[in-house]
Amino acid sequence: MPDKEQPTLLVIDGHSLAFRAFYALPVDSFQTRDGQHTNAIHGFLAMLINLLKAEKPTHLAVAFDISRHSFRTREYPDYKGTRGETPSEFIGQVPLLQECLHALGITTIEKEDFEADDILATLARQGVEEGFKVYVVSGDRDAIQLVNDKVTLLYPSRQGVSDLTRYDEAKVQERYGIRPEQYPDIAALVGETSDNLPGVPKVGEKTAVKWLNQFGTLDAILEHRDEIPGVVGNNLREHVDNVVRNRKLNRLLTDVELPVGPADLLRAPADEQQVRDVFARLEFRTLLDRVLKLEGIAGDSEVGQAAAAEAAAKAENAPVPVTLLDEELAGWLARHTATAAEAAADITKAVSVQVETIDGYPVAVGLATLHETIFLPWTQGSRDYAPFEAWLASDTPKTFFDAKRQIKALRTAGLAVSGLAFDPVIAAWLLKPDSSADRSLEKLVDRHLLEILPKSDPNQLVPEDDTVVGPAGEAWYALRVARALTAQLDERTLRVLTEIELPTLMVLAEMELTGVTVSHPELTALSDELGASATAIATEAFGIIGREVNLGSPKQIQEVLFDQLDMPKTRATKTGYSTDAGALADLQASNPHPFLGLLLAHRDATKLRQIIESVDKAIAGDGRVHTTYVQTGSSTGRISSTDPNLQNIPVRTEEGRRIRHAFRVGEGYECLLTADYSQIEMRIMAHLSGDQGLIDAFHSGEDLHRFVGSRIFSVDPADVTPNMRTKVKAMSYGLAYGLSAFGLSKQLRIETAEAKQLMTDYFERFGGVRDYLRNVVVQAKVDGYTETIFGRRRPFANLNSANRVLRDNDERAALNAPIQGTAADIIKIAMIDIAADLAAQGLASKLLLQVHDELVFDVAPGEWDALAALVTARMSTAATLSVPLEVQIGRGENWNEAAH
DNA sequence: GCTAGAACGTA
DNA sequence: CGTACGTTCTAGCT
Repeated sequence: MPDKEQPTLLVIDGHSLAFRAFYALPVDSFQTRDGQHTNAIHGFLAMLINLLKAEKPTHLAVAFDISRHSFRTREYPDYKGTRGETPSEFIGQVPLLQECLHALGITTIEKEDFEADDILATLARQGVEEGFKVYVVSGDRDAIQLVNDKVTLLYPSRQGVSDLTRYDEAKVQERYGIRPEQYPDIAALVGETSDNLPGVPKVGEKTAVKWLNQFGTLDAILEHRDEIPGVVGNNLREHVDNVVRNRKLNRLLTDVELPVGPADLLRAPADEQQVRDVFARLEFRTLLDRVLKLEGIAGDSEVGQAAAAEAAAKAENAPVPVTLLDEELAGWLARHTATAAEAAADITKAVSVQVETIDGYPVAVGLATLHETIFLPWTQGSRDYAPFEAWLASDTPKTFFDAKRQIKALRTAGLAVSGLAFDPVIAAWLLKPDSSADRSLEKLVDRHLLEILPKSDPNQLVPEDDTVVGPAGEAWYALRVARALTAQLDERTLRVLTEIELPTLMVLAEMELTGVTVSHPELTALSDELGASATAIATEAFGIIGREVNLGSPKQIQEVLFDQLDMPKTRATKTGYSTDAGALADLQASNPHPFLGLLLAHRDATKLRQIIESVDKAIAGDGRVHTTYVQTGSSTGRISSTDPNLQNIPVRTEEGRRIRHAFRVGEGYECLLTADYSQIEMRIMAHLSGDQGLIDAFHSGEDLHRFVGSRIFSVDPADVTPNMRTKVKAMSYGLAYGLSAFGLSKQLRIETAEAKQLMTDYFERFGGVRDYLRNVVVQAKVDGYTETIFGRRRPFANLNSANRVLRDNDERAALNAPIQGTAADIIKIAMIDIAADLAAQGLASKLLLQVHDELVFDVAPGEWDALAALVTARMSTAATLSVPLEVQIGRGENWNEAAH
């Protein structure tokens, strides 16, 4: 209930929050039948409802900018000048949002010549004076200056709209190390790119805070600017004008004349009919019920029974979990056995399972349908879990959030899982394949349900007295996230999910549990040897330069090379000049010096040692290394490997291959088998481009680069020199990466003109490849995404960007995505087929590793012939292309020998 | 203890 | 000024 003692005023920057919502929610998923986009409105209203529930303000207003022009642009015409065109899908949503707000009885305020934040600042000041507790909601950091003991800023997190961080004085102090009113001083020094307000070069938050704490105020800093040493001091002296201007512009006005004051903003009841009208037009069925419920009006049949149920479920917390054991559990499970087809049509027909684990071992299980949640304590051995075990192992459809982790935990406890029908994490990744995105349940609940997963975090909006959900509640949220995601999946993406990703997930779980045998003594010996070698190299290098430096510090190396030895400057990096292997090789060519060779040798030795150590540390009690494959770890469809990364074990140098020697056949197995695709990406390019020359190359039986070289240089294949072959090879591989003539010349150490000529000659002979690559980009610009031959999509945001760097980057990535992604699809299909064959034929051999185009197996005694045949067959038929998929098989006692 | 940047291993 | 990754180290901050 509203606090009668102290009224609460909530003021919102409508424009900035709607804009955040616009980017947080997929624009395509929020459209009315007649094509009106509604994502910004929907996101804003969902956030508003959460806010009203959580903060229960007595007074409320939403401020808007009238235009992009204000007194600030008059004073500084370039203010916010870097901002691009406002997306057309956004513009039309603002008036509709205002209409919604008016229907809800909420006052909106705008004032010519001022920005929304000035209105907020004015209302906040007045509110405090009139005894209100004030909440300011803004996505503009400048609003931090408004915070004091009566004013709290709610600031949206990077992703999502509903997730607001609460900035009170203490939080500002904690985050920035300053008092709120000092924030504009910091911002003035640092500058604000998005407002086109450059600050002092090289001065970031840290430096600005340091100065401020040193001198007390911005004025004092400027007064004492002559005492500040170093580059930053110079920069400050040269850019005082910027600072003064920034400080002037970022001061929010607290005395704007407004038509209303805080007291006029008392929350008025919504006009139910108006709300119904506008929400109906915007097709907000579930939001309508949430709003009506908030207003104390019951939802009714007008919104339809299904939507009402959905809305009820949305508005409610998770059903209270029921603890079931033994017969009760068996009975419940017996009632929850939908068919796979039913779950495919409606994922909420599947049961959502959430295994809570500690150290990878299950401690409790939560089960959920839309209307029930079950809690199942897991205590090994003391209960009869047979019905649960049978249910898990049956084909009854289930959805797991981050299924691989859970399935592994269950397997560790002796439970097999089948019937995997969905995983929201994988689905979310397929829809938005960013390798680094946060796909925690919390994030997905925010993003796809526009709700906040209850948890006890003081920085969240939801008060601490809200229930913290356990595995049963998480299963319930996960099920509803699953439903939201299925609505967004197009048919092809859904097929990638069910036919490639989910089966692959099961295979990966098995591979991780199996692990690969690695010899600890061998690694230790190698590590010691390399350590001794590194020490000797370092000693010699120190002798040459006459002092000891940290050879692992690029900064210190720069001092040695460019100050002490006076070598010519290399390629510039953000922090100085490059000392990478390429740069050192260039220096070695122009300014031969023994230190350079020693440095490179030292880098080699220490790098190998790092890798050895990381693998060695990971050897488990069973003598095997169990990596974790991250199925959502790339944007193209590839799998990544962590902890340790077994996909970057050295192979190119002799020393490196000694590490592979330590990866050996497991105890009880006969040998290792490696199988790798030969030139799979070039073959895919031949297929996708339909270039007859390249297709012929793969049918000719001739070495690819020799064949291509003979065409380009117009000589017999037998007369292609090693030099010619090297060039052709670099060119071929570079093609799929969007290589430029400059890059090619750099790599081959030839003139740019020669590289250009090479490319011209190449495309002359293989024009289909050029046309294809060009078309991929054109098509991606039209569609906004690329697609593999199996339908895996990768969206691109910047293909039409005015920013050339961003655009070129996306163009190269778009060029590569279908090729790398199709290769990833193919090997995944092969893995699935191989695993199925192994099971069907009752073979005991095990798939251990996947390294993008290579698979490694432990071969059980007597199974070599069967396995080699099966693997070759499955890999070469995983896709039908216009060129054959060639597979090379190797056998050995260790990974290195098996590679031949 | 955290983060950014540089460097470098793989396909 | 070549795609996709993960790890480790330093340096500079706390």
